[in-house]
Amino acid sequence: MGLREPVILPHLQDCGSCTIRHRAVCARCDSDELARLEQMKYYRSFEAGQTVIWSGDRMDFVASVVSGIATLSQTMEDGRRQMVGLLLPSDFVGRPGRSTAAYDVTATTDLLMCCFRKKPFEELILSTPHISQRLLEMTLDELDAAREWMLLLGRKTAREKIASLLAIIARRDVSLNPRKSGPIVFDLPLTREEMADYLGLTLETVSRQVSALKRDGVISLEGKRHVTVNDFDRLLEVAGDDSDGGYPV
Amino acid sequence: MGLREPVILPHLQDCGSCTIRHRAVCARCDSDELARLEQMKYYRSFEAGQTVIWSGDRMDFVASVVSGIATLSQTMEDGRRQMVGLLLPSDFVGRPGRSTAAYDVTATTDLLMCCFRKKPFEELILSTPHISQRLLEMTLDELDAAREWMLLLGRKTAREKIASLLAIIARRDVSLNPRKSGPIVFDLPLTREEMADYLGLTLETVSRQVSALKRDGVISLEGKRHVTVNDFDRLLEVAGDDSDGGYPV
DNA sequence: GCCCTGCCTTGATGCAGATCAAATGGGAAC
DNA sequence: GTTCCCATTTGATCTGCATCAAGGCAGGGC
Repeated sequence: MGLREPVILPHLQDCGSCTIRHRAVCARCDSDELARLEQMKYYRSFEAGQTVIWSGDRMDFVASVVSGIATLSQTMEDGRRQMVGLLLPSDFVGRPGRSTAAYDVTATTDLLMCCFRKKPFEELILSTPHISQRLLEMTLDELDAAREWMLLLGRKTAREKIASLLAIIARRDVSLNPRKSGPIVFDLPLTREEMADYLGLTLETVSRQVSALKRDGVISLEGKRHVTVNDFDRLLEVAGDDSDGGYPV
Repeated sequence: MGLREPVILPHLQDCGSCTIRHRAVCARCDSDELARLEQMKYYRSFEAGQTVIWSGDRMDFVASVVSGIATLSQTMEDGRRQMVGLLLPSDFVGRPGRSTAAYDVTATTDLLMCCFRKKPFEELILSTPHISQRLLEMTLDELDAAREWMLLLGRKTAREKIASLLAIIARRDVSLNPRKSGPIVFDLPLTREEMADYLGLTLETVSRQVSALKRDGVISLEGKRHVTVNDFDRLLEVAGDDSDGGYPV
């Protein structure tokens, strides 16, 4: 036993996930294990708006996002909805040891996922410690993100919430496409309603606060989705974040 | 290699944690590993109200709660506070691979913790796969709890929030001290202000809504802390929970 | 007994954000 | 081009909770 040479799993090479944000199932495995993982993987694609799985449905796979964006959400009987997670490329979904989905998973954009049937994946975990160590690391990151979000949902004003969301998207965008300097520019991957469901607001309030940030010169808008962050520090300030306290996703 | 006989770790026998809610670091280890864990453990106790560690402080240990209750919270510069977690006996705190605390940890009641220095614990994890598998399971539970709480913070009314909190405490109480039937009775382990910080409310609103639930006959109060849940189903209904959708802590 | 201190309740008022409603604008189909 | 469809914006009003402000009450020290 002992540690082996670090190897990038083949599905990650194929998918390009591991390089993106170092969050995928990137373990140190021997070639047998690599081969087993490789054999059990398969792809599923979804169109924007499609539901991947409903909360409570039988879920016999785990998966990582290859491209596109998916959301995790919960809905109350009367229709109130709260998004509880955003799945970006390389993010993992599904829980070893649980047979039904705990949340609605929805494709926000066109989505490609790399799936593994749950049973053999669980067996692989048992015999391959690095995978569960990697999964633990990822899950702890998600937990931090969820707790950061609890502060936002429980204590921030609408204006702060919007600024926080924009800051997160901007920060992620910068880390994906590093720029030397100048304003950060990106397209919002979410509708106003999706933003509202994420932030615990109504879509009208989201719209108003986005307009207010624009009016105040913190951001500029071209159309409804194309955002320019004129001054990132100012945005962080409005967000009420501790200086530079990075949101860990 | 392969699986070994299941063994309860000695610190868990000592602490009684593992039996309480099956959430401690209860792995299948061989006797060498048991001995190593046993050697590195030590205890720390705190009085009610004391701070265990501040967010940002160096944290060179991980720990599990033996007895008492601790809270995890985040605070904004201007003093707004949000509790992001409740640590009950057998809950684990600390993160392998991170050197500073991410949250304020505070003893709500008198508290006894069973600690392990982080460095040797991390080494043990590397060589003992069952531990990280167990930690993964626990972390996934915590993540589910955090997401459940996001729905509460983002979308529930004050009345629903209070009922949800009472339902969680009542449910935990029942699982600790199973009763044949009749009303559920317990003492609130939190002040009104702590409840408010957990629920994203003010203490005045908490007080008013508790009084309202009492007035409506959903609960009875004796003094300020001693609660009787007259009708648990009614409480769940007020909480807006899907019928019996258990909060996974 | 006294007072003091912490925790809690209750009341009055104000406001941020929800709700209800209507108008605008841009893209796709034709 | 025109029309339709939706996402979005904007306006008017309402309301749940925060805020500000007084008490009430139980426990501990003296």
